[in-house]
Amino acid sequence: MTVTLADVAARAQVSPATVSRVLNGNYPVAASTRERVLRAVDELDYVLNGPASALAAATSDLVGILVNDIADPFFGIMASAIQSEIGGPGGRAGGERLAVVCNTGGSPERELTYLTLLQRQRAAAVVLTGGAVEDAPHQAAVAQKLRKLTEAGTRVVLCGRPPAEDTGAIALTFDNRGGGRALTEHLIGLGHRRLGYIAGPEERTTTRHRLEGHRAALAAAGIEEEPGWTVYGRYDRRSGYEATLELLRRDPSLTAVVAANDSVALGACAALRESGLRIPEDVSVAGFDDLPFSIDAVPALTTVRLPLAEAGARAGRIAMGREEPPPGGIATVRGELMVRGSSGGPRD
Amino acid sequence: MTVTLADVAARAQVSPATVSRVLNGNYPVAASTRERVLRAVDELDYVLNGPASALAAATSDLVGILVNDIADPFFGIMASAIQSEIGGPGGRAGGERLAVVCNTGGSPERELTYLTLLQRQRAAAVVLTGGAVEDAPHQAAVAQKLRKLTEAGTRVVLCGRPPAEDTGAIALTFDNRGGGRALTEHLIGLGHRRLGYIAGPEERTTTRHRLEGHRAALAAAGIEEEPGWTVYGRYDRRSGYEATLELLRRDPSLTAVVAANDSVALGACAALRESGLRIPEDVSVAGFDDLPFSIDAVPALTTVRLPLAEAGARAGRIAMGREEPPPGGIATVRGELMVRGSSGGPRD
DNA sequence: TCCCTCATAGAAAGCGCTTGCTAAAGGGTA
DNA sequence: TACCCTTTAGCAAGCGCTTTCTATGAGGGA
Repeated sequence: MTVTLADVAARAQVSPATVSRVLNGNYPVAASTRERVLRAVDELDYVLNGPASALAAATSDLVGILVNDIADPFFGIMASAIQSEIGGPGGRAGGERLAVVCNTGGSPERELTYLTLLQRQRAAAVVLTGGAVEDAPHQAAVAQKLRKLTEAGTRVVLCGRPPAEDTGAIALTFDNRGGGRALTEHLIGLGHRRLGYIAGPEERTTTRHRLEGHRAALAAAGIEEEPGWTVYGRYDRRSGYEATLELLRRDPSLTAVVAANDSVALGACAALRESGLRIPEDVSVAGFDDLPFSIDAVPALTTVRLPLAEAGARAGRIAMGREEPPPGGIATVRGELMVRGSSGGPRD
Repeated sequence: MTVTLADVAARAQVSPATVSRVLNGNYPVAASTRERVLRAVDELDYVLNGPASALAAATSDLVGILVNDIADPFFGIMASAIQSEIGGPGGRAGGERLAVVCNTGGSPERELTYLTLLQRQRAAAVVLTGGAVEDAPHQAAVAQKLRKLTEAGTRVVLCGRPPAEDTGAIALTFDNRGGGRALTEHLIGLGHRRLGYIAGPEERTTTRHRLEGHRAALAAAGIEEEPGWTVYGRYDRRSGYEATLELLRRDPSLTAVVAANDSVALGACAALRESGLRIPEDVSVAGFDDLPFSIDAVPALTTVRLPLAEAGARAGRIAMGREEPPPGGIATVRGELMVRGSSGGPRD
């Protein structure tokens, strides 16, 4: 039916072993022989049987990239950078690596499922992006799975995710705490004393770290956070919209709203505007991530730029063994404060 | 080293064949035996060897989703919908299917490479999204590859992409022509007679179809398009920004700018605003796709909503054989005109 | 001239799973 | 009791590749 190695071998009048070696390029083959084999491959339009190859070699060309939400450019940008470092020539069998992204939808169960599936496929490497869920049993389950993977020779890299102890995984963490702190310090520097905070889902590490940074800035400035100044939500626009209305209801005297990320900030802007408040004259707004669209907001969003593409590219290279892992297997990637039109001095 | 089927069989005191059957659930096994086997699987923490399984069964649990740009929510939204229909239980070997997305970056070569890689992996199905490139040799190469895939039993579905003749692929096409026409008709209905158009990359079918719709509307209204009213660019914000400045230079009397998509429209808005023009009082702007952020533009964008998630979900179900393919293997999905603040009557 | 080395190619033994076929048991019927 | 189904399980032959080990031939040094 389909063309096999043996067919190619027969046509090129060599043994299957030789064809395999030509394809893999990991063994000396005379130039004339190689040419004959390649011609046969071409003429027969031969396509390697991946599963067979992976079975025999006990490893595959697959590399998995896990993301929380593929529809969110935050992950898209990272995934794109990772994939472009990982894909391309360099796989076994004269081929390319198959870099694929898997969408967990933020669900711990699906995350674990994908990990198992990739393990089953004998993936060469796995890159996990996005904050982890702070659920002890799940954390443990993931950690165990990661350990299994690294033990089996799969390289595991965490990108924008806290380190996983004792798993052999390399971690590139974002300094969410520092970024959150810088943002709030900037607002305090402008004179704000009454700041609302719209957090992400309570169980995510990213949420907690950004909030901790915010609170550290408040504490450092001697500002006591009033109850009700923090609302938890999701990382999307709608959540920002609703949370802002709630914040306004709880305390109309707030002069600034800090959002968990840019989408949330955009929702906040919409809610403020509908409530008849001007940005930044009446209320300042700040986001996080600096996704492409945040510069198009009117006014443009003050936010923290995370080097998503750079971090992703680095993670990809590490996963491929093309870059030394950071010392200790852990590196922290810092963000950069981007001050734009959405933040200004408080009213009065 | 790693646990194999045979180990499980030994532990459960049955033959490997029985274990395989329990796992695949495609052959009668006594309840007591099944239970014993499952217990052994659990105790040994057995993970099926995917490649071995795929080799023996001549098919895998892999399903590929090709996208042009994973960082663009247009594709992210579709991919997410496709993946959530495809992933989940239903694979062979008591497992889940591995739905993965591959980022071609819009490059025809990478598209072909991914197709080959998926073919090599003996993927169960492939879904291609996004407009095709109108390059004859490449079209032919892709068509041939798709034919090979369908002949080998891989289901191929095109989502938001023109049909590929004689390839056995099912196509769910977006009515870009109709959407483009509706949009321009709306603007003409408001009184506009001088409309600029910012197109996408010239070689993409999507670009051509949207532009054709625009021109059909002009023609129907008896408006003769002046040279210089159309600028080609890319599907991103920056391109929209630059193209708009160019349009303004060429003809400052334009009263409306129609953009190839929402990102481009946002760039156009920025350029207009920087040029001191108000939207929509001085110039109306329209986008395409209705991505989530387009409602946050100020003013909110008039655009054509494409049912990305619905189409993606349907494509996913068809790829899984859970929904009948449309008659003739081709279906057209229409968009819906969303009139919002960015369009209004012309100045004067 | 002989032997040894180096370069290249082949033989064959798996890799871990699936599945067609066969076998064994249990139960109903004549 | 003999016979034949039906149900359940095992045997064993691959699936198409990789890779170790072995074989062969051509040079080159002694």
